[in-house]
Amino acid sequence: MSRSTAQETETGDHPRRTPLTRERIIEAALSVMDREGLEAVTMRRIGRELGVEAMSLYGHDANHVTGKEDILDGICERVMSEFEFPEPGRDWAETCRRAARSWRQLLKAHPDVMRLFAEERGPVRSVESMRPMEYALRLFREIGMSDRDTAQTFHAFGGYIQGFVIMEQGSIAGGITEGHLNRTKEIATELPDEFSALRAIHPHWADCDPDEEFEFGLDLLIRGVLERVRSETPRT
Amino acid sequence: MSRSTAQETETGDHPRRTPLTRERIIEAALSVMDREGLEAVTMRRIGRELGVEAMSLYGHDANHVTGKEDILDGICERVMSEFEFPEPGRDWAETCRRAARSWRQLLKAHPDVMRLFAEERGPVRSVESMRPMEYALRLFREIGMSDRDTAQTFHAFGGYIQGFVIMEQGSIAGGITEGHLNRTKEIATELPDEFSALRAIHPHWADCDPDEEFEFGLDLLIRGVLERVRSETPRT
DNA sequence: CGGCATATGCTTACAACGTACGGAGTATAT
DNA sequence: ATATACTCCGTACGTTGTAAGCATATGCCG
Repeated sequence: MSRSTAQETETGDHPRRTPLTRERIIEAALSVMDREGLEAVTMRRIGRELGVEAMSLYGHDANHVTGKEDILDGICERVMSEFEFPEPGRDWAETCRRAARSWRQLLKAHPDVMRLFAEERGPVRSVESMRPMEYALRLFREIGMSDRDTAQTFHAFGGYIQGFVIMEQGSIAGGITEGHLNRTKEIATELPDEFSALRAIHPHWADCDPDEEFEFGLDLLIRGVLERVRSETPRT
Repeated sequence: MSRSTAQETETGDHPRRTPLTRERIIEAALSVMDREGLEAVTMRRIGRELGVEAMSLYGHDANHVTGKEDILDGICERVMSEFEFPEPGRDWAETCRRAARSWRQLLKAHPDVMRLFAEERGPVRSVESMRPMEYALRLFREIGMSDRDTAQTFHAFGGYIQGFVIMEQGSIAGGITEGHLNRTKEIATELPDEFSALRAIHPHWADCDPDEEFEFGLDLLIRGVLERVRSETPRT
């Protein structure tokens, strides 16, 4: 007797559950990562999330994953697909800023994805993941940059944004995490005199808005780009 | 009968070995990481490196480590201590570039340290590790920036450099690793028409010198900084 | 010299991890 | 009815970090 095809775990013999899907697996994994951190993402934990044993996740068809690596790759791709494309406005700099914010927002929404990116699995793995890249490249070309400069500028912006987010949430070299801030504060107050600059600047890290900091660096880059474009196309 | 106090493993009963040191442990761990990658850094592997069992590394005194976390923190600190401070020259921009290159060099010399940084353990953990920070802050103040702008500029540069290195060696969003380049090349050639920009720009990633790319972004930032300083101190 | 106290390293053991392998249950095709 | 395929689970192995306890070597006291 088949009970109602419920998708919840039933105690019956072999209750029909909604079958596994690669998408569902990766969704569950991402959910676990966002809520409990990257180290909580284990095969057993993902299985539990889906009401299934760890080994049920394996399989070489399109409805399963080939292993944990595959899941982590899938998470990266899945996250990339969330990128929101700002529609181009008339102010180039503002569009550029919006795109940068969008990318940062993405990285912040799934804090641990940067750690995955820092390993091996770049977004350059599926065609779909390249769409944001294409968008950004077009943006830079739009103001008359050469292909070569476009390529370089793309890396400059990409580097900045990703690096900033790492510092922001990670703690790198003057990061602005709470824990580190406190630790830094402790240290800062009882710092040898040779660290006068650090001591003077420290308060500005304490109460500064990360968004504001992000905009600042972004502004530096945009200023640099515009100045460069201007200087390379002398208007006779 | 005590044999010669050799530091190599002897087959005798309890050959006197050079005793363990926190420094030696971390040195060994770093060495393993540089040669075989972060995932090879296990307690057993480190022990083997020192001719010792894994558990011999543990201990709460200053000659041992409290666990793996401690080792990883130690690696970060150890790497930070390698930073080379360029002596200030008369050209500010050049000094700035040299410092940036120095920092990038450091990250490139120990490729996996970025992944450690991306976790929790920032360099802000020991006083010694803050010296490069102090150096950079002074550099920015030197050209007349306010404390607030100095703080923000520091994060902008730090973010850029670290982000760039991640992209450079990691593969992020158009990274320039060989593996990814090939994969990208495959994809790039048979890319839908909607990716025209990507297809046009791709060759420039293929044969571009990473050093050159780094300098490009660095130049953008420095241009931005100088322009900003200029615009904020109008010379009446 | 003997007798500790301390430091140092080894042995064993355990829980948690990724996953290879084999098998059970159900659905679909013939 | 029989065969085939698909989905999922149970068990087991090797590897990880590390807690606990033991063995040995060294330094200090008399």
